[in-house]
Order: sequence, then C-alpha cells, then structure tokens
Amino acid sequence: MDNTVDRLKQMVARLKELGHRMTPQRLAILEILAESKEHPSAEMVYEQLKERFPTMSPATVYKNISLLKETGEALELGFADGSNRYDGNKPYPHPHLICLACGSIIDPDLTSFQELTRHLTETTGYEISTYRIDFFGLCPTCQINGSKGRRA
Amino acid sequence: MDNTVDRLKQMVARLKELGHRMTPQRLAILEILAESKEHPSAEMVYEQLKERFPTMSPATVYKNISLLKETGEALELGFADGSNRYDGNKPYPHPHLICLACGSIIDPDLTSFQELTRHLTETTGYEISTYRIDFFGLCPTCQINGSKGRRA
DNA sequence: CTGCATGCAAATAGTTTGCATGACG
DNA sequence: CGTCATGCAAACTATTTGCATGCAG
Repeated sequence: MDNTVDRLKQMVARLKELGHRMTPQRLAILEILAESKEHPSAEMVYEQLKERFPTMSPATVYKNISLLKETGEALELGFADGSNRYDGNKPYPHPHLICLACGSIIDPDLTSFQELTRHLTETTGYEISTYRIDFFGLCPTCQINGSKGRRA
Repeated sequence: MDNTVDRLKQMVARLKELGHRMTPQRLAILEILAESKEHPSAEMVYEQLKERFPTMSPATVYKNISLLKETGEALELGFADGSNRYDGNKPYPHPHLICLACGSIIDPDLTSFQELTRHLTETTGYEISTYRIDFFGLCPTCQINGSKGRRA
C-alpha cells in the first residue's frame, strides 16, 4: 500500500513515454501487477478483472503482459507445468521462495547470491545477463496444516 | 562415456526393481537421458529415436519421461516459454548455466549455494525440499559469433 | 498367458494470432 | 480522426489421454 502506488505511476509513465495508450483495462492490469505481492498468474489477473470488466478477454491480459515483459516492467516466472507467474513490483531478477502446498511465492532476503554470478563469469567465461533462483518447499503455515496441493 | 554407462545400469535396475518392464524403446530413451550432457527436450529425444524406431510415438517419450520424473530418475527443467529440458544423468537439483543464443545448458561447478538453502530455512521458517538455480547469458562461443537465437 | 508398454489419434491447457469494432490522444 | 487497444474466435504448441494391439516377463 506504499511503494506500490509509486510503482504504478512509474509503470504508467514508462508506457506513455514509449508511446502506448492508457485504457481502463490496461491500467487495471498494471494496478494488479504493480502490487503483485502474490506474484499472480495471467489467469489470476484475468479472473480478478472480469468482475470489473465483464467483457474482459484473456487475450487482452496476455497482450498487456507481453508488452510489460518486452519493456522490462514485469518479470516472468515460468514453471515446468507450463504455468507462469508475474512480478510487476520487482521486475528485475531476484530469488523466490515457493510453497509447494499453497502455491504462495515470497521474496526472501538474500544478498550473497550476487557473488555467485561474478564467480560464474570468472570460471566459465559466460556473459551472464540474468538468472533465476527459486527454492521450493513448505511455508510455515502449510507445515502446520499438512501439505495438500502440489506444484512443479 | 564413463559414468554414463553406470548411470544407465542404475536407471534400468531401479525401474526393474519397481516392477517396470524393459522394452527396446524404453531402454533407448533411458540411454539418451543417462548421457544427457545436452539436457535434451522431449522433442529432441523423440527426433533422435524415430530414426532407430520408425514407429516411435511422442506419447511414448512423454510417458517414459513422466515415469522417470515420478521415480526421481530424471530432473525436469521447465522454461517460461513452455519448453522443458531433462537431465537423467544428474537427476538431483543443481545449478545450470544456459546460453540464450545457442540454447546449450551446462552444469557449472558451484558449491556455495548449499549454504543459501540453510540460510533461508533459518530466516524464513520454510522447509525447503528442492530448488532451482539457473543463470542465463552467452557462452564463450556465442559471444564471438554474435547472438542470434533467443530463449526465455 | 496376462498385463503393462506402445502408438495412433483425439483431447487438453495455456497462450498467441487475425480481424473487426471501439476508443485514446 | 487515425491509430492502437480490445475482444471474440480460431489457431497453435507442448503435452496428456483413450484405446486397441503387441510384446516382456
């Protein structure tokens, strides 16, 4: 409820700079992704919005998400089962912690991994442009409740 | 050409133990995945095998890969674009280094990441069961050739 | 022989595309 | 007002499923 307002303004400004129009649907999609504590999927975004916009189409969600990916304003997290989740609040690569039971995704505090990138560049000769670091397990709540769902 | 022979025997033994039959097709799929230096996709496996087995069906490849995933004998690497790659040689989680230009995937030497898991367990209360650590960039060869292809 | 594995074809899920209509700037 | 965005429907891709046939054990 704090930085997300600024983040939204930032996203809007960026898209306008690049010559894109601002429609109610697009704004609504940006709003959800600017908050994105829950790292929503395209479908989650669509489900939320079709209440406010009965004519909302999945295609519109996908097209806007694609636009945000291209402009670097959203980070895509793809999973082995084909599902994708998005982060518009922190659109740069960072580690994630994913609960296999409830599907929640949080951003842990983890700074030492930057070192790994440098180390790899030195030892392998690769020019590393991005990375993805995901840990899977059970969040404290689901450890208590006992695991139920399952994700890749 | 060394440990891969043992790895194949290990996979065969494991599946037999679990009561699965050994067919020529299944064995051929296991062979490819036991070597899997290149972390092949299901399609790559299929393409290679349909030469030797003209009647080979993609379904057979997928069914066998599913079996290997379930039994823990193959590691699945899913990407945001929906494509999957598999590692039957080292079927446990480990970091990968992926070239965005040529799509090659190698296993860098990186030991310090084990520490990250312990650190996360302590600070977040999550019970971490698996992880995935992927770095994306350009391999030395593709840096010279100039980048062409693109992957998620 | 008995049942699991194969292989074809059809079904599925998530996403993308084409095109006509509508509205932002 | 011209152009880009929307929204419907159809196309697409990777994968899964149903079912009849075949072969491993």
